[in-house]
Amino acid sequence: MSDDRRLDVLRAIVEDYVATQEPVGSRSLLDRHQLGVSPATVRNDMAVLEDEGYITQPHTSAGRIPTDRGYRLFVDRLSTVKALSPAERRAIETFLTGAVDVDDIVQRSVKVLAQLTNQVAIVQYPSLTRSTVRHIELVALEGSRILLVVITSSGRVEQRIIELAETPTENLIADMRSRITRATVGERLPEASLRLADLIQTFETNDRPVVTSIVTTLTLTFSNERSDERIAVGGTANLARFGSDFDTAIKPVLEAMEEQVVLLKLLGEATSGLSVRIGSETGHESLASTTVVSSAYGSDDLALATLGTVGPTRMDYPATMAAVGAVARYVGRTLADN
Amino acid sequence: MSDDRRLDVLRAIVEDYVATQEPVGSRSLLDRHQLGVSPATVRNDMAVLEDEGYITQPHTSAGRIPTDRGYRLFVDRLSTVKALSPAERRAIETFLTGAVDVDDIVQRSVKVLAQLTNQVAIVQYPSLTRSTVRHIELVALEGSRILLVVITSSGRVEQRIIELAETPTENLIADMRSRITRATVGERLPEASLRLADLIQTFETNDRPVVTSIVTTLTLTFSNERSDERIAVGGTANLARFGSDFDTAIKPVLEAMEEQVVLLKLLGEATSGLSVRIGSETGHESLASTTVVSSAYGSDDLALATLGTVGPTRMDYPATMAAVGAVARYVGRTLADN
DNA sequence: GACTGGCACTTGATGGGTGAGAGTGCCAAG
DNA sequence: CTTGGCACTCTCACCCATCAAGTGCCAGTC
Repeated sequence: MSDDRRLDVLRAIVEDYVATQEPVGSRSLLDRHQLGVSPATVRNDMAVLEDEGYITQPHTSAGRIPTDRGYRLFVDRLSTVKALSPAERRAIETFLTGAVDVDDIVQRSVKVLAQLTNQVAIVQYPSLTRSTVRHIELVALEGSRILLVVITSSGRVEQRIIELAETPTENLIADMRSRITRATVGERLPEASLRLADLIQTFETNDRPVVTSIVTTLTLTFSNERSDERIAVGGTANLARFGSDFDTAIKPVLEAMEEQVVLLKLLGEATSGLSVRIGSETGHESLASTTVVSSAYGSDDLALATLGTVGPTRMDYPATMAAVGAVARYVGRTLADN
Repeated sequence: MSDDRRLDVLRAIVEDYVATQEPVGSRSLLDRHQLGVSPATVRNDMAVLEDEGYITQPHTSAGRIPTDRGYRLFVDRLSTVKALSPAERRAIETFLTGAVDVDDIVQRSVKVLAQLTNQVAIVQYPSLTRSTVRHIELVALEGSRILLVVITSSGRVEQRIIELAETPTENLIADMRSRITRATVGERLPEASLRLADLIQTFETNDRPVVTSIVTTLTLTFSNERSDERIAVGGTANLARFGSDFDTAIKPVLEAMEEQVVLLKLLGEATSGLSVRIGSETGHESLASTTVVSSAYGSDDLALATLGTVGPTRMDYPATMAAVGAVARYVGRTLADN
């Protein structure tokens, strides 16, 4: 019984602190929430919550603020998912439907996510490794150069220009094109790479150097880490809300935003559902007062990549989670239509 | 004579203020620079400089700070270009030579420029409109889809997939390919667009719908504003050096960084040489305490695009200008080799 | 046993007062 | 034209007293 009320108190503290950004005391808490008890009782509850590590005091005679653990409990058990307003839904929808290609979709979703949440938004480009090969093209350019084009199921088009030692015949090119197509189209990229390795042996010894050179480039393209790791970032101006201390609150985030590797780890191994990593849970000391909300997106059963927001631990969790989830759904749908 | 010394005083003020970030008074100025005169004399000079609008006082009994006008004079007449150290040169060179394609070059130069200057670096992707058409390819995909590939002299590869109403014959595709190639290869993009417009009439009436559809897409690609306007930004963590006041010093810059249109205007109509826009000269009220140093880059006679840095007006002008100039040169050279 | 009112105590924030330090402007003399 | 001297003006850091908000705890009440 009293246990229930203690949780109510914790919820109230989180909500108030998020709203006011100031430590909340027993009295001011009762001004905003009618719990039907006296300040003294609330104080007792607070003492217990502090013992259990859910809240803490900046200094002896101040109100309480939630700890990471407190936010965690709030997210897991105390918050009800806040539905987006119809206006917000419409905003996402209209904003995304205007997109002309994959890059455009990603850039637009970063923008809409940043605006919706008032936080820093990051969106990973649809991953190549999880999508399949849709089309492969070889085109002879002037000299002994060859243009290689790969189109994947996610709609991404990758191209490479290969400088060959010798100029291949038209026939050889056509031959390579059809055999490579047969071996790879429809396959996931990692599998396609495997198939390619076997392919070289099936060509005449004479042709091997050219084939090898092309297959190597193709394999590189398939396992290309650079395009696989591309990430779009937006809403950095919202960093203003993170706090006033530049060096501890803002600079670390800006630095992280420039390090793709860090960003990818942050977006991380989000499963199908929504992932929330609060403060120390991010695994980065410098992001101690930062929360990452992320979600995988994709079509139906296939997770393509991840998107999310980075904000202060003191954020509006229900709203942020709703926004991230909604954008992930819409992006997945839009990509599928594409 | 005394006019010369007054300029020396101004130079000393700029240098000291840039180094210490604090208003510089007559005494502390003489501690660092031996001008061979007394503080009182310096004070008189300062009074004159202030009358002429080159320096100003934050408050009555404080030292002087350079005004935008003061910096301008310093840049125009008082600063000697600081040569980069051999180590810095090597850094640029090794960093850029590892690049594999145009996108990579741009991303690397942003990084190197940001590190070199400790400021925010921005690099515009090589412009399509100023480069020429090098190769055009049409490839039939499954169904009635066609892959269109354009390669420009700057090394950029653009591709579009076109969904046609009807499936064109192999012959028609080959025909279109050769005629389009003849009409456009070697031309600047705007001229190529003009040539295309005339081309449609030369095809059979039956083929017109297909041809029109392809030519339209091609024209769109040529005048594509999106890829034309792409910009890479880096070193935002260096914003820490801009000042302590987030709202007036940092937020405006972050906001500008997200608005491509603003960025492009800032990089602006830099001619072949180095352009320095100080404070109000940027034309943006919110960037009043910000200086943009930019330079066009390109191969030989052809300016391809612009790059530069954004920093506080209180910056080390000689070093920044040297770095921007050097990176621009190296990038131009690297692109030309490509 | 749980809740409440009351009370003493702690602590950061606020505002006025003061002295030191840095700097200026100006004047009269060299 | 330059210089030394001097009176004057600010800001900044510091101290101190006061205030408001909040806590913890205890004794009393339902």
